[in-house]
Amino acid sequence: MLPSVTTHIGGGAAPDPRFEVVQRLQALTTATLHFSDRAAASRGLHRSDLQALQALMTARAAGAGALTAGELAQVLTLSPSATTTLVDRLERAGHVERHHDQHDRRRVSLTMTAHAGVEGRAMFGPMAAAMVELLGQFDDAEVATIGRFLAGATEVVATSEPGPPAG
Amino acid sequence: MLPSVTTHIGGGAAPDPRFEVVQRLQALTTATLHFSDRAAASRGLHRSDLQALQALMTARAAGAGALTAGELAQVLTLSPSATTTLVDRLERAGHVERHHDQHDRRRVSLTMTAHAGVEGRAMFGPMAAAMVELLGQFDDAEVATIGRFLAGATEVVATSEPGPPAG
DNA sequence: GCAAGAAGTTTCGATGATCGAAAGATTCCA
DNA sequence: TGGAATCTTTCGATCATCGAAACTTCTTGC
Repeated sequence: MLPSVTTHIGGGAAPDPRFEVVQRLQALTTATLHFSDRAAASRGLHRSDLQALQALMTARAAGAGALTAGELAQVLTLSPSATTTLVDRLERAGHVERHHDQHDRRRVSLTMTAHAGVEGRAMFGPMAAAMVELLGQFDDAEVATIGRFLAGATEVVATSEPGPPAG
Repeated sequence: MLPSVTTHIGGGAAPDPRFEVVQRLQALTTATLHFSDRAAASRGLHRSDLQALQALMTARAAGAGALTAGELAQVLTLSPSATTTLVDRLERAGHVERHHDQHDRRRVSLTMTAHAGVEGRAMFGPMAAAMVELLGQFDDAEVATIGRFLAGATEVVATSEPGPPAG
């Protein structure tokens, strides 16, 4: 969902290579969105469910431990009630378990099941492997450059705000 | 929604730089998703609406002319009926216009309004500019490398299929 | 030409994800 | 100990999406 094209509609000249990169980024984003839709559909899940599982995986991988329902709601920018329903779905599907937090029993901490981990690897592993293989075509310095760019791009996207309505 | 983390949960050793790139890609995707949600929300639109407008912009920029309702449905992997509703929304908001195709009057071709173009630039222009600025920190060879990687990554994502259900 | 089928879009009824408000449960503080 | 604050869930409503059927227009075969 990157913009790119929006910025020079109708202006068809001078192919600025830096601008082309922005366009490629948009294409990648679109392709990724479609992939995740396919992955979700192959399991009868929704996009939000996949996002939730990813958030839980990321939190675990980061050593942050389990997320609470409220934290998950914040990450997904979803209302508390919608989050409850989402967790219900995932729990029913055997992907997550609810545990009442020991220290604060109002909180419900969410943990992925082993089953979810297996499914996650099955869904995304092949593509991740293909991506690593692609990166094998780049030498170490190039990989470093790519990594530096991706880090910067993430920063840009995370901190950019859409302009005000032109209305 | 890129996988990355899924592939080596629990294995905390050897930081393969190529694997780290896959993780960064995931982070970028997540950030992008959030950005587009913010952009949509700032206009009272849905994610699908933004996807639709992007598809129309891309088609126009590619010189492919206007999309038909059916083509849009295909691009968005949306049912025909859902697409009708979506186009209704966009038309009501003044973002698109329906025109009956001259050569095949069953077809409804969709064109963006000037208003939609202005809004699109307002939403995404600032971020695209920041992205081009970021790329200014890279020399021409590095930009070429980044472009080559993004093209390859898009190919990988577009052609990868999620593995079969594990369970 | 004309009728039968195909293609593109819309309408209709139903499902379900999401929301806001209020309730329930638990903790914190005075 | 009582009241406010925090976290989650329940409840009722809204709306995006879907599948099936209807409608319009084009194409094909006779």
